[in-house]
Amino acid sequence: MAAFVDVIIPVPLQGLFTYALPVSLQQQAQAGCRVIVPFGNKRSTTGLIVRLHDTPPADPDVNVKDVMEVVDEEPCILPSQLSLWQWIADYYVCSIGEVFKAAMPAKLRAPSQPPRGGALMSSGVPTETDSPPRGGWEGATPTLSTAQAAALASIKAGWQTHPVCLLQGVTSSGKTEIYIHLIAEAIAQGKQVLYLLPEIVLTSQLTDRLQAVFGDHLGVYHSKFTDAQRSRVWHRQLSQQPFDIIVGVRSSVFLPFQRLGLVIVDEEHEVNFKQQEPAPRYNARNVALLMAARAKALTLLGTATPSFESYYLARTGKYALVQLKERYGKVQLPRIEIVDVKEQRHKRLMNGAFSQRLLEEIRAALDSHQQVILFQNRRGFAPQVQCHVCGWVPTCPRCDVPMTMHARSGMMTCHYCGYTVPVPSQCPACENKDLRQHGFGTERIEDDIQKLFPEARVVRMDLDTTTTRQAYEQIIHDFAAGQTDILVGTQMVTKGLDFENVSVVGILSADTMLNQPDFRAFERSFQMMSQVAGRAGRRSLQGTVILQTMNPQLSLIKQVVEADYDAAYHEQMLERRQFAYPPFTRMITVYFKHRQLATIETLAREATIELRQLLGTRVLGPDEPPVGRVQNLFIRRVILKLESRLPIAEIKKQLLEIRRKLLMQKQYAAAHIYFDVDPL
DNA sequence: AGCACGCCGACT
DNA sequence: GTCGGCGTGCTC
Repeated sequence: MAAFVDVIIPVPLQGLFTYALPVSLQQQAQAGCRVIVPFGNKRSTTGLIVRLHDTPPADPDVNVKDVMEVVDEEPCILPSQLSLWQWIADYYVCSIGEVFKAAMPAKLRAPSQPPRGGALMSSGVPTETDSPPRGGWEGATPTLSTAQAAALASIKAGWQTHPVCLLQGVTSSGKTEIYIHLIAEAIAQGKQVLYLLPEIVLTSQLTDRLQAVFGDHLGVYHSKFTDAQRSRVWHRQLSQQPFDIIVGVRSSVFLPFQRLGLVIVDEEHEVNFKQQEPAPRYNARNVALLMAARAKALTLLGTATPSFESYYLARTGKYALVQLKERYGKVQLPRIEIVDVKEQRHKRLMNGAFSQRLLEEIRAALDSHQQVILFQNRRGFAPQVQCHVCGWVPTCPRCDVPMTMHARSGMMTCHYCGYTVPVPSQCPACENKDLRQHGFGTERIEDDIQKLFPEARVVRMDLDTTTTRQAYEQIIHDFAAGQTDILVGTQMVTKGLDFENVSVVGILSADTMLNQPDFRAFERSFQMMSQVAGRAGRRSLQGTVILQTMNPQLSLIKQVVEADYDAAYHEQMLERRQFAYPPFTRMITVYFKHRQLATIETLAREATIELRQLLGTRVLGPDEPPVGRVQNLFIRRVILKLESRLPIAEIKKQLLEIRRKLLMQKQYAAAHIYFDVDPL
């Protein structure tokens, strides 16, 4: 009988915590069971048992406390999940407690009244009548076109030699139908399927379609679901009748899978798969790949515009590669027309953010009852306000950024921390009333286009108009149903949505994307422009894209126009190789944050010296990120570029050691230091 | 990350 | 005289 248990506690501290197991609980305790324990000043915290043993902690200073209660009769996670958590903590250099926090629905982590004998295995089994009929499902799988059938066959052939297949299918080529066939086959073989999608693409349009085929076999896991709903899916996955397919967002990689056989990552290039804040800063695509490898499951990565990393792995033989170049129903790819904004502005032909060509195309589309999408990658009305007399610019008091003016709410908002104040009526510096708005956000585009086409039904889709999932679905629904003529939006309008009747897409400014100070700006711009362009085109008619830019000479623009993914890829790979960027190296960004500017500067400098001792010239920086202060914390960062041949796991351990030593110093005790592995 | 303990300012 | 600001110290 084990006297001690090692427990995961949901805090950002390295390591596990050892508790004594009272004799009365020894019967019930198992690895994977939740426990209630005292921790720090808190009378009780929910932790999770990792192992049972008989060895008291080596450190004589630790005051071993007793487990108060074992919550579960049976483990509430599978051994495979526990080892995945450990892998994530090690790989992304965070604590396993942080992984625990991200992985489990909060309700499971904090049982409101610890249920008496309420084990998940028993309480989780549906009586949550709704157990799925085995063997068959409601709908038929869709009929595939010749091109789709060929792609399906190639994917299966690819899997003969490679467990991972990258499917590059142009927009509207009908990848979903292919997925449905693969899912059906996996289920028929008694396997479970994880179908991973970026949040924004997981609409009821899609789930309805899947539900029509798979009915009760399908579970949906969405971050906008309530905690109770997510807990229910978790329970169900542990039960004897788990869902055969989970369609879900990033965090669904944390669900229990008992017999995973297939993983589909749709829109695999999406940056949204990477969690930015808080830790664990994991990439769900990569975690899914690892899960699949461990479960000996097959993986399909699907997208029209593969991430350059994935494409590199496919081209170098790590993944099978299947390309689907034909759009479903033989719809033609859109014709892309460049507008030189600088030249047009010089000739005084720009009407605000709109060129004459774009306005002509919108007019023509409206006249023939077709729809228009306008893409502008900035929300709000104007990204900057400035006093025309003294040059004063309203900036966020907590972050080093100008605040964006939102006309609807009459507020200035910081897009980094959410700080909001009313739009000033006069300049606080010189009391002048001549405050001018610079630049165009989606609100302003919406207003201006409405003025130019008063009869058109204009709707805006951005973070501000889609605060609820319902609002988002409504906008999509109305546009799909033809109740909206012009859809104005941010990146949201570029994501995997297929609309039948869109003949014109306007990219109002390619330049905001191109000018990001980031080695991935080129890749992201290509992806975003190609994706939004792909929204144009309908059955019998070729769509038109008007691409407005101040840099029409860039090779990237030509590559977008010609839909030449390979050219963009090869050009960028030359640069990545030359400057030792991924996929030729692995990157880790180290962040330093502190309230005081002087402290952060010395800390970053001192840390860099330490890091150079370990890694030499692979250490870049320290530098100030584009936004050097957020929420009153000054930020510095250091970038590590590591060749893949280096012992990266060992280096990560030493990074933790360097952090530990720095934070031990009194002057840095209040600093935050964290790592972003494989940053996007 | 929480959370408590602890030592200095403007409120009843 | 006290509520409360956030520095700092600790968590099996």
